[in-house]
Amino acid sequence: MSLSVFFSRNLHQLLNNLGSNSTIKFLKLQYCTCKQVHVWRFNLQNSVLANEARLGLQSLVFVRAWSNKTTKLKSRKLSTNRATPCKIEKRIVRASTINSKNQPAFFQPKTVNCHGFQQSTSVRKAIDWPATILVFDIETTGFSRRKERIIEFALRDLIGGKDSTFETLVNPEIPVSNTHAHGIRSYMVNRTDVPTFRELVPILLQYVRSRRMPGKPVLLVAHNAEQFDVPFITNEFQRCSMDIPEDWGFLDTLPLARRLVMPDGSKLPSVSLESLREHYGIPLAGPAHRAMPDATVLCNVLQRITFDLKLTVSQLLDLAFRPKRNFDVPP
DNA sequence: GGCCCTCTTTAGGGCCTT
Repeated sequence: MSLSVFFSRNLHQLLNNLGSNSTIKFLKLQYCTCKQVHVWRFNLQNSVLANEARLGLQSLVFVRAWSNKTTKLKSRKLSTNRATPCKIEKRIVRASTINSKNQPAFFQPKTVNCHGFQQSTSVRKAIDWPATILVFDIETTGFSRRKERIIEFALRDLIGGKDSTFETLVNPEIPVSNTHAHGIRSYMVNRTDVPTFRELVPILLQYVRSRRMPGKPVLLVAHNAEQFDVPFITNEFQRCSMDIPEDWGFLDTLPLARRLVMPDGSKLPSVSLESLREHYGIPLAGPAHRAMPDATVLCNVLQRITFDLKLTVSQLLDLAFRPKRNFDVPP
């Protein structure tokens, strides 16, 4: 395989593709000092979300801000015209765009797309990968996949471009006892206006469909995915009596990281995401142990690992696994 | 919970995820 062919089939060209601008602007805001999640409440009294009692007559947009600059937050009141359930669902989560090279969306003026996730192919036309690669991360109430629940979910399309990120808090319906790990407090998620995973599922499925290249599978990548993230997601889907789509495959970067060797031939002393970030000199993308910053770091780590191991996208697909069904999922 | 490593395999400790 020639060098040019090899590079056309792997991930090393990605950094040049993270630059297009979002055009759909609904909620525009700038950065503030606090590290908490800010919530905008939109009055949708005329909505017709008949069977979504939890959402009731209102919906939320969750926006995270981590800058040190003091700025004002602005929101524009939603139209009170009748809205379809579909449109309301899209206001719950945030889809945003990477605005400049190596610049996470967190540090950019925010835009929230509430008009639906449109299929974006302009960037993809330049990259003929055999799969859509989505890097993701979750935050949970603890380590036990059986007892604990997801409280935050973030996705980042490796190709970048319009609406290439997706993130939301999730109502776990149980107390959050590990705030020390991620900074997410119980009152931030255990509220009727934060979507449960059941409410999130249709939105998530729609978002992934919007990023999927026709006829090609979706590869979802996470660090320690096989033992942690994927079992959590599988259990949440099972609680909803739903199956993970057949065209979703998962890739775990942890065993890949264990293959890496130092210049002296020794293996890396640690293969945690933080250690890999430091190993490759990747800058922090926000507070560690929050879903989107960790997903952003993993995007960079994945590219470095595939370069070091000389792995093509096709080879990554060969390493993908399907989630195992858990027959002992508590309600 | 499962994988990896070693002072191992008739085992146990550390890592990795929050």
